[in-house]
Amino acid sequence: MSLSIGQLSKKADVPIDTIRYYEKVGVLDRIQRSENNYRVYTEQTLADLLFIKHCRELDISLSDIKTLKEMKAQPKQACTKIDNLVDKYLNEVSEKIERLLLLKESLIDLKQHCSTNRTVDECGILKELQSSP
Amino acid sequence: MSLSIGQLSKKADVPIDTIRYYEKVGVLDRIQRSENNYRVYTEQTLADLLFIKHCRELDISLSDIKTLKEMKAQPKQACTKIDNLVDKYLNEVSEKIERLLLLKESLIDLKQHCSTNRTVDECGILKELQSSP
DNA sequence: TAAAAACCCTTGAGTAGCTCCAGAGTCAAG
DNA sequence: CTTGACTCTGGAGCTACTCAAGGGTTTTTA
Repeated sequence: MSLSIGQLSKKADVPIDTIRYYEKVGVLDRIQRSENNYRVYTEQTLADLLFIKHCRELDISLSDIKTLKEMKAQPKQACTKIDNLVDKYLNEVSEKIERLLLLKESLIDLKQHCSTNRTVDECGILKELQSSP
Repeated sequence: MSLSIGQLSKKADVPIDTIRYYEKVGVLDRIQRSENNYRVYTEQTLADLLFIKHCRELDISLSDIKTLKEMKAQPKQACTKIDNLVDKYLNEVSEKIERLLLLKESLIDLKQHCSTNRTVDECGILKELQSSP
């Protein structure tokens, strides 16, 4: 079973341009071409692409995905490294959440400085942004 | 009182490169130059820069900051537009937080599939990433 | 006074992860 | 035989910076 890039794109629900981009930056292996220079994929590529897609949904960077692929290629290695990578992302995500919660507070604060039917030069929001946070 | 770019940078705690960048993209006004072509700033620029800095700390995009500046220039306008802009950011931030909380769950899930002292080919994390999310 | 250190300038490239475009070739259907 | 759908490449554009090269100026120090 061989797939064209369009078919692969549909099956994986990943844009064609993105697939070509993944190949370009080396996160997806360079594969065979047909006579007319079209890319020819297999079910294996589909699996690889879905793996990448799931990683990206977890905001795992392309370079870390490459690392994961290399680890997969050396199955004798300890699982600990992968565990550490997941920990790293867990920490990052927790920090992002913290930051955003603070940000949300600030925005709510800001909103309370505004009352409608004013003109801009009376706007409390602008005044607030003007001074220190 | 006039300031060099270095002095402005220190006072506002904004990198020099960033100041020049803000000028280049038009979010900071192009200002006077001295004889030797050095940028010469005033206290007004410092205020403008701090305004930008506070906005950026709230993750307000540079193009929206431009919009805010234009609104400031037309003080007769209603404050509602600014209020809407803040609402927009509030929504975005809330959505981001939601997304990240889900992400965090997934990562914790993922972590539970791993137990140390395994080799990579037994790693539950990779298996998990391989299959559907 | 001369040299060194500390400023300042511009231009252009690099970052991440795509996304979109132009211009051209290929292929199947009507 | 032409039309439309598909594919190819290379390069630009996006955001918000950040850094480096290569050169000019000003201030400080020996």
